Amino acid sequence: MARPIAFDRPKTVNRALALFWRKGYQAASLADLLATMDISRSSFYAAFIDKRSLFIECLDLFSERTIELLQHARTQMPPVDALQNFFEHNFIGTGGTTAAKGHWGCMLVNTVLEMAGVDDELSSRASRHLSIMPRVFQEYLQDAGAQPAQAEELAAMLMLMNEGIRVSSRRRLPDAQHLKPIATTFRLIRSAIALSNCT
Amino acid sequence: MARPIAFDRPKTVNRALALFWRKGYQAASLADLLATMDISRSSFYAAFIDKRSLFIECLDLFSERTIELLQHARTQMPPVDALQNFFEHNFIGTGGTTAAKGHWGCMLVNTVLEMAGVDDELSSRASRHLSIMPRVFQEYLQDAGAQPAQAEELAAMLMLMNEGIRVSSRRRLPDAQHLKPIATTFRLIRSAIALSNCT
DNA sequence: GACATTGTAGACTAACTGGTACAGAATGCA
DNA sequence: TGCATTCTGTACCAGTTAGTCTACAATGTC
Repeated sequence: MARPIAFDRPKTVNRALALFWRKGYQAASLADLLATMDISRSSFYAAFIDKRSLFIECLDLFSERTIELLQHARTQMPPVDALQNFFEHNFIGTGGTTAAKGHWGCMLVNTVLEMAGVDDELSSRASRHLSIMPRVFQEYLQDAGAQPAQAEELAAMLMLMNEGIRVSSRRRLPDAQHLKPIATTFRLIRSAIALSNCT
Repeated sequence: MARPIAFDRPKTVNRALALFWRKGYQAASLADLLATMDISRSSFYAAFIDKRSLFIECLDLFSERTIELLQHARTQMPPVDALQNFFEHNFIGTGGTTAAKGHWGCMLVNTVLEMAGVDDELSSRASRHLSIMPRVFQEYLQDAGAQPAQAEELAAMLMLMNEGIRVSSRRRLPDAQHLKPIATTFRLIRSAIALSNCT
């Protein structure tokens, strides 16, 4: 049998990331992972130490990409639009997999819930990654003219919204049920900022 | 050895509910369950058929109690206060266990995320239970003077907030980080209702 | 062609999974 | 006391879990 070329690590990690994102840590069995990543057991352990280590690598990667996505939007449009865009188009690419349509929610949120009370180290690692986001939200809101105190307040609220959307997007509801409340929220936010600036 | 009296079913189910709520479906092993419920293997299977059936029973029970909690608040205070109270004190009793301090989030939300892509029947059952809530929210908002269309819109937004809070409450953040954005949200909601009524 | 390096296939293990079977203990009724 | 019923403790099962080990195949260098 022709020996496969030494596998492409980033590509393989991306596949694992997609599986963990979709099924969670526990339900992604080693057999699942090996099939999805298309490598052998021995290559797996040689390259990634063990399942948990690989998961952590994927988690960190996911976080990094999510922040990048948020920052990328900022370069393309005004700050509040960038935020709304981030809420409305919540999926990140996983290097070719077309399946990531937002129906998998956010891997960080998924992990916080799945691992809380099971593996607190994983849960709090995901939580720590999440903590970056409201800081970015606040920055954008200030760019949009909100005072620091108000921006902080609204950012915290937006963060709860964000977490809620990631839950909601796993429920396979009609798209309108996600998009409408997002629009409502941003309408309120825009008017709150406008109101506080004209008094 | 003295033979234990035939066990108290509701009490036993409550214990299982607490375990499933805290650890999720997969991580609650049969050994865990038996120890927590303090019954033998044979009694378990005789009384509950299997793990999955018991989980469904707990899920349904949790949903029922959550709705009751929401409705109870409504009998004690004005509608919007009742909603805010529900968001701020999100834990339901499990018959004596003092551990339920809200740090376990909402079992329905937990289940939606954990089982999506793993056991879609369980995930969508939890999702279906969740669908009751925004209807109740809308009712209360209308009671508070919002027009039906606005009430529906705000209820959908509140539902996302609700899901977000259940995520956030599993992150062991300082209490203020939950309470402040809730206050912010309800301030916006109250002013939105007031504003639309005086024009 | 010889050889070290690098990576792979797959058998294997020990622990654990949910679930079943069965022997026997505690009870109610006669 | 004797017996049927009900319930429970535990041995057991097949299947799966994550992880290890070994024998070997493909490559580059000399």
